[in-house]
Amino acid sequence: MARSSTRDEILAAAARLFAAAGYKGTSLHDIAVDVGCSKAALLYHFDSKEAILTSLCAPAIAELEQLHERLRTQDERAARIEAIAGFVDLCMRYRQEIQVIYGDLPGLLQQPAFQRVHAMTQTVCEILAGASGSPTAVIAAKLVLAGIPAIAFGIDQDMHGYTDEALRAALIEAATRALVPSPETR
Amino acid sequence: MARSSTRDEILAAAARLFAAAGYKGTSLHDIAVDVGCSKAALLYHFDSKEAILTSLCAPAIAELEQLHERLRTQDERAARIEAIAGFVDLCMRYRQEIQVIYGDLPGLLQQPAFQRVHAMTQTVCEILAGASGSPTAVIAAKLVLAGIPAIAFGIDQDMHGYTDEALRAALIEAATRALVPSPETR
DNA sequence: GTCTATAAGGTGATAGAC
DNA sequence: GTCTATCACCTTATAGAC
Repeated sequence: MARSSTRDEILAAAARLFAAAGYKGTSLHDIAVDVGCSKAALLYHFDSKEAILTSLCAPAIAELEQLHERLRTQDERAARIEAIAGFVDLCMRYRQEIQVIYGDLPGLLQQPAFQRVHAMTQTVCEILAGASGSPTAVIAAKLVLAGIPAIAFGIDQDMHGYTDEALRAALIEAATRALVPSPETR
Repeated sequence: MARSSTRDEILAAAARLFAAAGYKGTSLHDIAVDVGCSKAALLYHFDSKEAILTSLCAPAIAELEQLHERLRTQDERAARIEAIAGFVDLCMRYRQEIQVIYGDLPGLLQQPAFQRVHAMTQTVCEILAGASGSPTAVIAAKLVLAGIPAIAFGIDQDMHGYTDEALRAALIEAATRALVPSPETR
């Protein structure tokens, strides 16, 4: 199952270009030049420009779906710990995809493929906010949940000098500190 | 000094549309329809589409410049406290402009008008990270500095039910918690 | 599977009348 | 100050040859 090289090259080029210039800021022409083929060739492998984007983000969304499912089956305390680490991991591993999505937020978020992302993020937010659901706890959770991918967005710009492991550990630490400690776990 | 209504209407419409659909996602035609004039009228009042964007963001950038200057003249401890509150204030007050900038990050950040923004944010980051400059402190600062505007971005989508004052207080609280306490101030 | 050529329409910006 | 008409260009997508 490793035989459609051109298709993969297109996805790789699109990921790079979308991340650098944004989805709307990258034309099929740009991708074709980068790959070294014609625009028509792109549209032979994918139905449309949007289909390229969707294929590109599918693995990241699938893994968020997995994290979401994993959290559902755990008790509150364990879910909270895994939610932080899992979300940091996810954002770091798929940082290029996050750059793509962040690069064109208003347009992309309300696309069908991304609708479940919002719902799942909401669930993770509730887990991070804890049972109390107090406004301060919810807003702290939102800060963490918005800040982590925003950091992932900036990694390639001004995050040199940090290893991925150091970054990961520091993010988990800061996120844990930021969140309101739930009463029963301290 | 209150007599160029059309110009202001254009700016207001552009702010709304850019925030909703992104800078690249909004055409001069869209703005003209919203204002109720022709594209040519827009380009009589502004040199180009980019000039509309620049005029739109100028007040927010000017105020960041003021905050930046204010922090420069304070000692470390005071600067840290004011940096948090000042940045939260700024992001909440200019949330529409932040939505615009966040809506097209890759394209807008490296525009001349926004180049100083990056430098100033870096300064604020150093203040928030504290004198130690340890990696964990820096990354915590980056989390806060990326998370607050990212929250501001989402306010109009899913932040109903919170008053601005409650949101402001909770953000300052969470940000303060997230940051690594500097050794000499605790 | 990949190409060239082309369709069909949107883009920012300009010219010149009113 | 605002308009209509137009420019030159770029966009996604399709048709049909190879």
